[in-house]
Parts: sequence; structure tokens; C-alpha cells
Amino acid sequence: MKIPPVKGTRDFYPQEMAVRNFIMEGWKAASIRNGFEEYDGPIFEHLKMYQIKSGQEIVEQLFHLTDRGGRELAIRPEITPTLARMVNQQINALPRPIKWFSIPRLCRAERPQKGRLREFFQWNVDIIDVDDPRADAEVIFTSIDFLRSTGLTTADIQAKISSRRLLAALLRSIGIDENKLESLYALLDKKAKLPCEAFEEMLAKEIPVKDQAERIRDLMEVTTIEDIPRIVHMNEAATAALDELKNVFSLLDLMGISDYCHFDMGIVRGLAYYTGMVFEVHATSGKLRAICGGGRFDNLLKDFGGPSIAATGMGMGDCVLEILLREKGLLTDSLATRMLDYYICCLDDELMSRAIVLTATLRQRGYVVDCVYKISSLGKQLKLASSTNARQSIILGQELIRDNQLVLKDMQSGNQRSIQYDHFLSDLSS
RNA sequence: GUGGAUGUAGCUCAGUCGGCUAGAGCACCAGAUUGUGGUUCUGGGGGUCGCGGGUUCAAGUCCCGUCAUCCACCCCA
Repeated sequence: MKIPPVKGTRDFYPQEMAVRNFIMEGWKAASIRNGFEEYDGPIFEHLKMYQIKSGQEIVEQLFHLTDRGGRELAIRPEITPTLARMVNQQINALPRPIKWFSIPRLCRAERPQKGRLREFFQWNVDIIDVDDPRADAEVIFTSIDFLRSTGLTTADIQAKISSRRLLAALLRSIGIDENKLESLYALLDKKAKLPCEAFEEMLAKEIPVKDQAERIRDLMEVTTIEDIPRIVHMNEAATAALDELKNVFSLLDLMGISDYCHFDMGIVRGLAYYTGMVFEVHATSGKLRAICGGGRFDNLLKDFGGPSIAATGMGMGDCVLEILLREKGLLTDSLATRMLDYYICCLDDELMSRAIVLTATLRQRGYVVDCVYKISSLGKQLKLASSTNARQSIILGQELIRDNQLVLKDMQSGNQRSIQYDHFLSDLSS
């Protein structure tokens, strides 16, 4: 009986694994360059943990299970709650500020489609206990730093940045009631995807006061930070939030990535928990969903039963990123799945044990080595050597029996020479 | 949850009006080449035509059902 793979999952054959490693090694290197430490947690947690800040609908998109002790568990759909739990548990012992990154494997029981699967990897970086735009700018910088390292340019991607704190202050200044903010965020977040008329209609339903709705619409049309005060009266809170956001942009300029960064009033993020800067990185062309997103969420630790400590961070999934890299031709067609230092060819049955000894010796010295399993024609063995991307082949044949010599063949140039077995080994260690 | 498209070899696909033993390219294996790789040439293995039913002398092809996948919508931590 043939069992199919589970919907929304991927099999990583060596070729796909090479791509995955390419991405993850890039994530890891960018994290480390920017001063982050790696952490990880369990792949499942108590179901409750995901119900704290999410509604019933999100819980339905969890893979959940009941263990044999009757505990309700869920496979992690994100790692931020785990991060909050881990940090809260040791909050008094951990040196601060905390700059942590992780590359968790996550599962969500959603309907799969382009750029979205049920199992995926998501790079997360978070900075905790830095209540300063420096941390926000650094999170954005780290994302761009990685994307830039893959070869993506300002022509391919751009970071769209806004501030939830600013938006909240502006909406209050317009006169919007506090308890309307959340549903309004959801609508404003969708604006870019909706046709103009549909947005107007939904806005009118949400905000019946004509003057208010009009000013919100005008506000969402602004393309530069400087235009904002012309549309909305700047109270104290709005001015402070605006200065803070301007500060983020000047920091990004100092960091040398202002070409990648743009203010965009339409970046709201659906989630309720953002409290300050919010951003998304999008491909400039095509209709891909966001490559990454994040922002400041200063209530995170408090929501999970800890102290009130500032936090800012971002997440980047592997699915959309891979599609984009492929579209831009930035994934080498065949990333090598193996890269041997030596491939050992053996031409005589009586030499096979010496081939095994040589293989083991070289491996012990730290070389990447493989050895043929079956005696066959040299041509066939060299073909195998080529397919393993061996830099050099070592041929064990008559020379070894006669003169204790092996043949060393450089696979790139094709040049080869004979060398005394013992000299070969002693040359290696020098 | 809603709508659309597609299911033929490991992969990408062709298969005419329903008609002979179901094909190509790539990949894989072998030989040309018993001690010299990447190229080339030759050959080979590999199929429940998604599954079930129906129409017919005859179904990969037509009809009904079903399952799966992909795409879009909803949602998006």
C-alpha cells in the first residue's frame, strides 16, 4: 500500500535540502553578524499558550492533540509565545538586552497555496529590553542585510515601514473611539488589496461620521511622513510617535540602507499586539505575499505573565523567499549536495582493504572522502568521482602493488601524478 | 468554508474523430571504453493512463461519481 505525503508538506531530497541549507545558512550568518544568539524551544506547547492572544479562529488553524495524560497540546504555529515563555521564566537571570534568533519549523493547518504551506521554516529575530528606535532599525537592518546578501537589490525588494503608535495617535486625534481601533486596523491593513470603491464602502460602514472617514482616507493616501501634519492635527502623542518614526528612518539612513526603506501608511499588520514601528518587506514586482514582517510589541512579555518590558522583532518564512530567489535567478540551478576532497578508486580486489584503510585514515584527518564500493572499469569509477564533485581522485592500481605508489588525479584540470603512498600521507600533515 | 483548473513513466508533457502491443524529452541503468570522468552514440528497465462505475464490438479518449493536487478567494501569527 502506497502512502502519499501529507497535504501541505514538502520532501527535501538532497537537491531541495541544498536549497534549504543555502537559505538557512544565510539566515544564521546574518543573525550572527548582527549580534544575535540562537535559541530554540519544543515543537509543541500547551494549547492554552496560543489562545492567550489569539481568537478561536486561529486555534482552529492549529494542529492540536491530547497526550496520554489528557493534556491539550498544539504544534507550534509561531515561536514568539515560546520566546515570551522562555524569557519570562528566567527574566531575572538573563543578561540584557536580549538579542535572540531562531529558525523554527512551524505548522499551521491552513489551506496550502502559493507561498504558503502547512509546514515551513521561519527565521525570527527579536530584541528585548531596548526601548529605543535603535532596536527597531536594527531589526529592519538585519532583515535587509540578509536579503541583500542573497543578491536581491533595491530593484527587487523594499521595506515598507510605518508605526502603529503613530496611527493610533492620529486616529484618536481625528476623534475615533478607542474601541473601534482594532477593527479599523484590520480594514486599513487590507486597503492595498481592495478596490478603491470597496474600501470606501467598508470604511463608511466602520466610521459613519463622514468627516472622520474622509480624513482617514486622506491620511491613508499620504506618501511621505512630512505630509501627515497637513492632514491631521498633531497632538502631543502624535508628535512624539512621529518623531520616533523619523528617528527610525534616520537610523536606517546611517546604516546605509535607506534606499531599501520607504514610509508606507498602509502597513498596519493585522495583529492587535503591535505597539510601535511596524514593517513588511515586499517584492517590488509580482503578486507575492510579504517576504517578512514585524514590529514593536512592548506588551509581549506582560501578556504572557511577565514584567512590562519592551520588545521588537520580525519573522521571515522560507516559502515566499524561495519563490522570489528562484524568480530572480539567485538560486544556482544545482547547488552541490556533496563536495568531496578525495574520491578513492580501486582497480583490484586485493587492494580493496588498502582502499578502506586509506579512506578511514583520510577521514580521521578531517578530509571529506568517499570510496568506491565495487570494482569496475576506471572510466566508471571516475564518472562516480565526478558525480560527487570530488576535487581529486586517488587511484589504487598496479602502481600500488608494484611500487607502493598511488595516482593522484586533479578532477578539474585532469592532470595526474604518481606519488609514494607514505609521502602522500606525510605531505598532507605538513 | 467558496470558486476555477488539472490528474498518462521518477520529472515535464504529447496522445487526432473512441480503433493495432500507450509515446517523446529529461533522469536512471548498461554497453561502445577490461587503466582515465564531464561530451557523443547505442541499448535497457520503468505504466492499475488517480480511483470506482457507466455507455460501446472497442475507452487514456465519451458520461456520472469520487479522491488528490495546483491556482484564486476568505484568513494570515
